[in-house]
Amino acid sequence: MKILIVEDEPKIGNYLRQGLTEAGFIIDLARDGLDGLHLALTEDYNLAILDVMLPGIDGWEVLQGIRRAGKEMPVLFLTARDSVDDRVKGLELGADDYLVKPFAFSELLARVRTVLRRGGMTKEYEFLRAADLELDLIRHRVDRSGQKINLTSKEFALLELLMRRQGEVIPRSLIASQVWDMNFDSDTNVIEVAIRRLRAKVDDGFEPKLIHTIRGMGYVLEVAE
Amino acid sequence: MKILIVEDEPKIGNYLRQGLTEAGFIIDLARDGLDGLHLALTEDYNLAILDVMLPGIDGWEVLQGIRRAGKEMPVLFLTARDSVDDRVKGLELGADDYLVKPFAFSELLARVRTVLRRGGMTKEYEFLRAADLELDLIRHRVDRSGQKINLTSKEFALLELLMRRQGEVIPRSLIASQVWDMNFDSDTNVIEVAIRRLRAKVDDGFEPKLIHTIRGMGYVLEVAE
DNA sequence: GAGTACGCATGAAAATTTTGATCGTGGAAG
DNA sequence: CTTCCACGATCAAAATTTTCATGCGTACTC
Repeated sequence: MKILIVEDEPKIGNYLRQGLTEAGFIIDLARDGLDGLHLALTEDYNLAILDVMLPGIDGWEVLQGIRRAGKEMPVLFLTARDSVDDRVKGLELGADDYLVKPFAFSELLARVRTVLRRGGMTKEYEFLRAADLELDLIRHRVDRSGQKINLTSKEFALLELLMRRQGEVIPRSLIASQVWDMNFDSDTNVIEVAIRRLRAKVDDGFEPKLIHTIRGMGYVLEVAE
Repeated sequence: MKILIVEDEPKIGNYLRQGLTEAGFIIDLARDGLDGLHLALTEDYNLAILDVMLPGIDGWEVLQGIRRAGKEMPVLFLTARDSVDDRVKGLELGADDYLVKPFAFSELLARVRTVLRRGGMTKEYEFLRAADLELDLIRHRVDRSGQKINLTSKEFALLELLMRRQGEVIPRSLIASQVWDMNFDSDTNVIEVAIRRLRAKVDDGFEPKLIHTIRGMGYVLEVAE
């Protein structure tokens, strides 16, 4: 599997190259948009990872150049912290996924693998919904009945887990491993507290209640029957 | 590679089995000490993972039984949160490493691989030292000139990184990826702040200073020449 | 049917981590 | 030798997460 990385910051570029090489990919690294586009058009890649901010021509232009030349390889964007619009724009221009800096390397690897597996079939432009609750995975934004809800990262991760598997009872052990990356430790109640905070933001003052406790098992998110 | 897990809590047991199976190991899982010991003596394993707290006979007794029977396989202990003495006892009885619950699965996997690679040659009973600073990796405890220093987990992780590679300049990008599991993001100064806090605890009021800034590069921990 | 134990809920305090603003300083440029 | 600037240092405040003590309700026991 051959991957093209276009990234001007040497630190990030080298880091990505090293990590992905270790993961068994063949990497070409371009330091600016022009080089990147040139490589993209002359070589064959299974995936391109483009930084949006590049000297010379930016990531979008590279993407457009690639598409204009009829190249169909999937493209993954790296965008800066808060530039939500960049992400949307990127996806509209035909990127397949995006990643917000700073990101965990494991996260990048997961995305890379997903995109490669799909072979560029589905875009990662996703919403999750339950009743009047809507979770925007791209903007990392949540609202209920049109009201914006601010969640911290742990809260978001927890809600995302519950939403992705709506109607299923999520055991506490799964929550612990997914959201905290740790095994269950009986003498802490972080999960309960986190659920409490989440309920306060997501369920308090709204109907129907969405987060339900299943005694001895875990939690479910569903519109109760 | 065949691994024996002896763990009574079904959640943890299943979680471990699943995770390690996915990582390509063959797993046998025993639910109590007697079963575990029996399996350990009748089958051949490359590694045993023992919970200390077990119904019937506990982890230590299982270990002793294994050693008495002349089995040399490496043993990794799972111990409860604060029972430091358990860890020390385990290592003294001939365990090869230990892991404190709750732990990240990635952590377990790393330890498993290390222990298997070493093939039970070296015990993980480690201290790191620099001048009069001593870092006890087992007890997760630090002192300087005999005075106990309390570090938070991030602080500890940062100091451990610097200590493990004493004298080397650790680039910020490496710190970011090791301690925060994230790529470098130029508009945050978490690293500087963390270094500050660490210095306040480890260097302020002591001589010689151990943590040095290398402009444009990163940080080194060393006894200055 | 009362007693009781367990699992979860809750609120508040404590601990930790991150952000944001401002200050200092070494080293390059002139 | 000065000036300037980028890089870090530092401090305080804000945000987030964890801990701890206590309360409540359900289900099980007798």
